[in-house]
Amino acid sequence: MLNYSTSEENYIKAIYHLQGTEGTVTTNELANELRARPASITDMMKKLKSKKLLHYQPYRGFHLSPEGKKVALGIIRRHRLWEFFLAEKLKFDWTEVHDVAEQLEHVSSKKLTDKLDEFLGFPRFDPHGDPIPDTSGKIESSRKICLADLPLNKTAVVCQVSDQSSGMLEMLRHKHIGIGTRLEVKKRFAFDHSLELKIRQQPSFTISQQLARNIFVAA
Amino acid sequence: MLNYSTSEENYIKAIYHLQGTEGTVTTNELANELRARPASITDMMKKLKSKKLLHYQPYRGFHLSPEGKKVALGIIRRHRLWEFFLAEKLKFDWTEVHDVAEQLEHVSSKKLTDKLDEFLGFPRFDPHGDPIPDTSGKIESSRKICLADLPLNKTAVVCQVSDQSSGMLEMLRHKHIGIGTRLEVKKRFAFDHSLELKIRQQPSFTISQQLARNIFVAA
DNA sequence: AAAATATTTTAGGTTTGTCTAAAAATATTT
DNA sequence: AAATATTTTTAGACAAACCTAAAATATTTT
Repeated sequence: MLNYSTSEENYIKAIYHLQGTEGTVTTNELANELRARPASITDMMKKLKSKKLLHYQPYRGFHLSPEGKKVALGIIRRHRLWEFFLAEKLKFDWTEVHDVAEQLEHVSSKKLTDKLDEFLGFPRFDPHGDPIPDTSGKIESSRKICLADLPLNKTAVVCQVSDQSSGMLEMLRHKHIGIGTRLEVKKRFAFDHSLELKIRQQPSFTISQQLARNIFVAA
Repeated sequence: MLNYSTSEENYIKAIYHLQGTEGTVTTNELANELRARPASITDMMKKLKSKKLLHYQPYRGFHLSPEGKKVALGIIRRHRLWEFFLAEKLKFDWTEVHDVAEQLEHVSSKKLTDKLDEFLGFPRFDPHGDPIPDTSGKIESSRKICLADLPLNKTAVVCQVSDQSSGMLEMLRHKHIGIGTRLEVKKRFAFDHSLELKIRQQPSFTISQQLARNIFVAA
């Protein structure tokens, strides 16, 4: 496996996240994600195409090649292992591991990554509930669902929070919802689609549909 | 404390190591250390001077300012903490921690560094026996001496190996000398300045002056 | 102290990754 | 389907960090 620059890695990672299962990504989408200008995206797409990491036809968008996906999964593996390390070993709050992991993920040493994995006990999910790819790039397809879609009275565990704005995090803290919180939906109000939740023995309370749409649970 | 690029940090660190206590470093010395051309050194010296990290008069050499030294000690702190982490927690051999630490040291997050320090139990020396600066940049002046200068029959512990070429490391392995090895000098031969060493109860053996000059011990 | 040698700096060029502004291609509206 | 709007690409520039070759300065030798 060759080595790629920090910039190249950031582009690859962003495309991976944007393209989903089988989608194609556009120049503007990626420019927006990376907070760069469209012209910069085009430049980099030409380079990554020449390295055979993605398929790209001018004006037609792009998506990762199998090789590009492998590279992306390597980056994501490092990112999530470091996030786990920061939260588990260094006692960072799970809301603040992301930025540091963003830097650590670019340290390229297969031996480091694999030894870190071993040291951490081969964790399968990072502190946000996202699955960690293994050495070969295999990733667990977590059957996580959106809290908004959880059937009534079915207990589930919060495993991911997609919006990580400070407003969102403040709200979660206030409601005592975090990764790992076990809860169930007691009622759905047709009027505004808000949900009544229950956490353990505590009195139930209501959250908005907007909030529920950003919380994911493992059933 | 501002942030510096990886390149800038590498220059600062190299100057710190070359200048010793109060010396001045020349363009060629630094070019040789960093395996770069002299013209590149001059470019960077102008930049670092404009950032007030060093004193520099054209043709007269340069040395770090107090601010530059503080930056250097920060880098060295990170480098040595990561080396300790790699050896102690991830079970890297102490001969192979350097290159990976060289990458990790450039991850700039005060919180990460200080939490790592705490996690490791505030270690005072890295796996090569070099002292680790504390948060404020204070560094323990280890009273280490060269094995070539150790008085006869005085027990000491190997704490540093300055030449880390593979030839050197192979030789150390063969002679069963490593960081932490307790030994004493039984005899000095005037003819070639070779030393007769004794490790614990084992039969004594001889090493060359050249080798002894690259081994440091804490008395 | 003048000549010869060695070191250091300057001048100008390259690559990577970014940018702006203009041109080209595509998509949408009327 | 023509006009308009949007998206994407091209062209050309810039900063960082490196390079080579030539010029300037310092040091050493004779």
